[in-house]
Amino acid sequence: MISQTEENYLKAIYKINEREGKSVNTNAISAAMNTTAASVTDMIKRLADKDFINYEKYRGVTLTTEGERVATALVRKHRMWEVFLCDKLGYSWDECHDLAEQLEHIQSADLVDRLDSFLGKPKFDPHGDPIPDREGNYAKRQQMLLGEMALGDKGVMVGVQEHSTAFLQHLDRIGLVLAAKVVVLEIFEFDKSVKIKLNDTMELLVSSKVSENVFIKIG
Amino acid sequence: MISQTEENYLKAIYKINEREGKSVNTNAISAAMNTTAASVTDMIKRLADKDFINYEKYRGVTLTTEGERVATALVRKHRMWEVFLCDKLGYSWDECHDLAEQLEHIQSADLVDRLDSFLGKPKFDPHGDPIPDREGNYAKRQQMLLGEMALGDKGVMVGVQEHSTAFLQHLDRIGLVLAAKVVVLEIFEFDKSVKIKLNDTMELLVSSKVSENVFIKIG
DNA sequence: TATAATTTTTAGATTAGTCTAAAAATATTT
DNA sequence: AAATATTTTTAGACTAATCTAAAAATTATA
Repeated sequence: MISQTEENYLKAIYKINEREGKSVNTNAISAAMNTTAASVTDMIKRLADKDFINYEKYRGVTLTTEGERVATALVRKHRMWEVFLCDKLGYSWDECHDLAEQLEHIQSADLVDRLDSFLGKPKFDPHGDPIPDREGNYAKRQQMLLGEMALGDKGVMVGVQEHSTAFLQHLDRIGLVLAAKVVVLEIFEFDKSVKIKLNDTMELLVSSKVSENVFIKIG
Repeated sequence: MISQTEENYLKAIYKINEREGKSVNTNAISAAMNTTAASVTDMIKRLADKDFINYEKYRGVTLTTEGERVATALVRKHRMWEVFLCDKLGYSWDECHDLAEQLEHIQSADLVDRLDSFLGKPKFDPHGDPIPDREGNYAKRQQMLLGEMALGDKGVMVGVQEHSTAFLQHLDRIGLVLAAKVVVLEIFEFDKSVKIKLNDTMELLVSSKVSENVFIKIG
């Protein structure tokens, strides 16, 4: 058996590794989990004993094949539940995350697959994040950050890097939501802010905080 | 905050009191929770400290108003999720119970109410058990056990008293499912078995184990 | 390459939930 | 009502997950 806490650590390690692309260190995990470094050391020993991670003292950790299987299964369940909450129950994209954090821990051999069929085999969650298949595979998105686009580039808003409620509510307020059309009009090197045309109608100046956390699919 | 374990104890106490109708004793709780009497004593002290139950040493416990509110909220969530699992995801009535045991612990101010609307405000779960409203009220069913019916009585199968997977699967196998029409043809005092006419078509002899655990709505 | 700074681990506690074994209280039987 | 049986509680211990404070290892700096 694996506890909810153990699952959350594996997911955190998976996400940090996805972002940084190397062996994950203790402090990064404690920051992600909001615990102390000492708690992380205790937990990674346990996870190593259970063969979910490879661990060398002072050298950080990597997921084993089994650890990665658990982590991607959690991501699949999380994103699937988010689709359910938004599409079927009318939650907004900033509300569904916290509920999905709970629902992803429901233990069942086939609940997520039934949900998949019921929801029409969705490929992306409401934030534009891809949903892994049963084997844990998913296509990395063909996209770039708004802040990395060049002058005149056009595209469509497909997702976010930062998932905090505050950030998502801000995006709602300024109208930069999923599927919005974006053209880069001007880039201000001074503070990395970007002026864009939104949905062919209005002009909008967005801060670096926004441009560095919003994914655009070019084309 | 209340833990999942604490919630399960409150639900157990609620259900035992519903059945027995008096102050609930330690051994009954330990039997229901599959723990030892010592563990129960520890836990009821905690629950009494938190004002979920009234507790007098050696005298058993009763739920406080707040404890009853928590318990009926759990019952509401449990039965609502069962409707979702059966109606929307195609689970059978014997499969949905265990999953609902997990789902009932999801913490959310309004998830159950949104589910309620999404499912069309159901009044009963797939086993025929009534779903409490937001205030925890629900009509006791107008029904009796098959084993208590008289010769010639007619009615419709509306629920079960025993919820074990084995029992529900047995009912499926013999065709005595929710909404089946029932007429009492013969009662064998010797072993309390009952011969019934099922759905106006076939005759069926059911054991006392079945007749004493199946609810029929007369009429 | 020593020294300083940072990161990680160890040591020792704490809380929730559980257990077994024994003691205490209550209930039943003779 | 005394003896016996049953139920309940206490005492003491264990595991999972967490913490603070201090020690050890690694990395950066002078």
